[in-house]
Amino acid sequence: MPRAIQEAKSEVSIANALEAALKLFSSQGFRATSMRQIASASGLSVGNLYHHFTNKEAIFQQLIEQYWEYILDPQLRLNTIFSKAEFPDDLEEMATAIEEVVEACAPYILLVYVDVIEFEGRHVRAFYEGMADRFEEAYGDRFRQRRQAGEFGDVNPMVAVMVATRWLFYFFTVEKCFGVPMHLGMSPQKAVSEFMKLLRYGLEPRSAQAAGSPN
Amino acid sequence: MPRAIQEAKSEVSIANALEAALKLFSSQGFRATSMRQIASASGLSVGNLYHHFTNKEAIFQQLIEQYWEYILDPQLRLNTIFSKAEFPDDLEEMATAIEEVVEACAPYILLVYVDVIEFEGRHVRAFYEGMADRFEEAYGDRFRQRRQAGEFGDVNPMVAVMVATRWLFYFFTVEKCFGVPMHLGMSPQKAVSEFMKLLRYGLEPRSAQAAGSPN
DNA sequence: TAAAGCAAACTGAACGTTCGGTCGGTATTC
DNA sequence: GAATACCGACCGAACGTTCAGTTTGCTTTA
Repeated sequence: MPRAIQEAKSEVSIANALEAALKLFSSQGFRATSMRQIASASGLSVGNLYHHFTNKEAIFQQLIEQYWEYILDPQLRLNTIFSKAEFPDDLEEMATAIEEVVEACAPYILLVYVDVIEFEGRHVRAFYEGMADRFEEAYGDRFRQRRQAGEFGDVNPMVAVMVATRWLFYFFTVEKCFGVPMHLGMSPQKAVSEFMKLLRYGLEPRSAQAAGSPN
Repeated sequence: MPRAIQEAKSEVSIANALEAALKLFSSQGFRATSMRQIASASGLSVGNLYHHFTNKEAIFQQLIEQYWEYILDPQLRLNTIFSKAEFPDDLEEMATAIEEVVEACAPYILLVYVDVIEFEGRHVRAFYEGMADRFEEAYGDRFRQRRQAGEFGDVNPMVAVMVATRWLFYFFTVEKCFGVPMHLGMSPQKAVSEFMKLLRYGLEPRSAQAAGSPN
């Protein structure tokens, strides 16, 4: 067997282990998941697991890094939306892109909560601390331009884009990861579209000539 | 010792155990916390712990019930605000009342996440499933009246009050429980006041005669 | 081409420790 | 003396981790 294939073989083992560990950590927590569970779920032996990973926490660490890479990938649809900086015109696209991410990453998102509880957020702290800066980088200049052009009212668009993003993440996380669908008492589509209307027009009623037909 | 005092004595033991368990569960998770840790942190013996609680999960269960009682107490300031149904005029009061609750309940809130991870949300599901109904009960009639009186624009005020409440809870939870202060890149006061402005006026600029002075 | 060599992949029994939970017993109070 | 509060030694099971040893498959040597 050529060397490349042998390498591929062990990479498959590692991938299997990570996949099994993700499923177990996200549904039971870190401490509640044993190396034997990971081993038998991934078809590896306990010894082999320790051949590929220095210890249990190293597996957890690698999973967090996988998530980080996925979420910061410039190719990710959500990131292409951010980079265009067309907020809030692209709110609908943002919402479906975030739903997509939450759907695709559901177990990884739960891992974040596992980290907060069992490791005091040690593995994810940096990610959240850097969030505001990443938004500043994506939107800062454009927003300052557009604000000078009178495009926004009193409202700070930077806060708005962060609120919108985090709210949508939170909403879909509760719906899809926490197992509480319809927690606002309506379908996700309805909830999201009402949320976007709220973001755009606000609660204070507008004068007659404002956009949008009353219903 | 009179009966009342003896009862009080064992109640103190139970309270100590619950307090210690809360601290441990919320900072390490359920499985990662041992009965011996709870025992030594509360000054009880392992045997005594099992005298007062049938098993470890029963301790967890009681803590969740404590939280539930606290949060649904009609005397709680946040609930007096809800019962007045003056949203969104009382947004500022709501924000500080929610900050108060999060501050007071920080460990209990983390317990919710522990439950989601380690018990599939078994102990808290009912609470979140009933949330929309509780808002309907508090705000339904008043909002329908006020809407007919033209007090709201296109925006659904029921969605707005739930978004506002959940957002503020989420925001303060990340700030105070997850250990990521200033995660929106600004002080909590600034973030909350910008959020409220966003809720009230929306992103779309208003015509000249609209309330609020431009800055 | 066949044998020898070798490093990586892999195995599973075993280690010391800790776990949740039990139980026989003592101290205290009525 | 009955009942409650409490203690801590104890149980079997499971834990994370180790390790001596086997298998595998490519490379080097003859």
